[in-house]
Amino acid sequence: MTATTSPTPAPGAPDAPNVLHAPVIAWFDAHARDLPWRRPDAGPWAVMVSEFMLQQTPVNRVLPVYEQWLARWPRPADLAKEPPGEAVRAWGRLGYPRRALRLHGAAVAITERHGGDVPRQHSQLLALPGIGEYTAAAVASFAYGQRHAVLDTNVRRVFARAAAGVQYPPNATTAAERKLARALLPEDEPTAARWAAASMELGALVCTAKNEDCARCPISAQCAWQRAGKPPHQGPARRGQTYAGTDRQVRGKLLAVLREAVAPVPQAVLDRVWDEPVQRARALDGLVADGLVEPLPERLYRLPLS
DNA sequence: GAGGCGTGGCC
DNA sequence: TGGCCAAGCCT
Repeated sequence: MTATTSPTPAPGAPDAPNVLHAPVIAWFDAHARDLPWRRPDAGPWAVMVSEFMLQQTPVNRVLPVYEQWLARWPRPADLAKEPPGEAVRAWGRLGYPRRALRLHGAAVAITERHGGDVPRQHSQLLALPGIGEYTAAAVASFAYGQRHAVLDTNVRRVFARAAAGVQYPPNATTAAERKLARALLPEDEPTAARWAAASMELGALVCTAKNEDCARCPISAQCAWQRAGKPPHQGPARRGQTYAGTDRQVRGKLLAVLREAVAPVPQAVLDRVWDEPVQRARALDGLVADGLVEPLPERLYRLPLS
């Protein structure tokens, strides 16, 4: 199903679309979720906020926090005026709270460097804290309708199956994947942006990691993995994310206390979240080093005011 | 490039 | 029941 299987364009005619574009986009038109960041009234800032929150966090958990965030800080400058700790507090239990700090930092940078408007250029987006290759392409594509290869875990899985014929993509994004994604990108901007959203949604709803639903897939007939009989993943399993008993868990417990507190918290109160003193101290030091927690005199701690 | 970084739901 | 998974980024 690679691009080489596309029909040869007639001489003088525009390039024929890849055989995947039309069915995937038609499926998207019929089945896309009505998510707030996809509505017409969602501007670039709303798209950007959603992308930060969706980094490793499921849609259903993002939705309520996203609504509160946009209501409170409708423009980047509104967030930039706040202490970073307020962003961490409002982040709630979305997880990976450094994202909140980075989103705040991005809002400050947008206010200072871009006149308060989310930049349009991929390179300028990439220069903002918390924005990597994926998020820069996603904002440029979804918010500004530009033509970019948007390679997230969903798209990578769809391509791994449809094009490479394997169940899962490699652990880390490869040059071959980027090349394929660029090759599959429709020529014109609006179609490319539509394709990016559609291929992602297909991976999120149908071509899922577990319990994929090939019967509802609009490209199952062209899918190399399906045609090969859906062979299971070969090789080592992906590195698991241990959590219980790790510093991460301790950090989470400490920060949960500080998020709920309206006044600086004595260390003695924080000490109650974890028995083991060495790990507890290491976790707290890590939070301070990351700028997520601000130490005060007399062993008091709070979310950062600066 | 591997490892660190939250949280909660699901099968 | 607990390992796996969820629109990554940074060092």
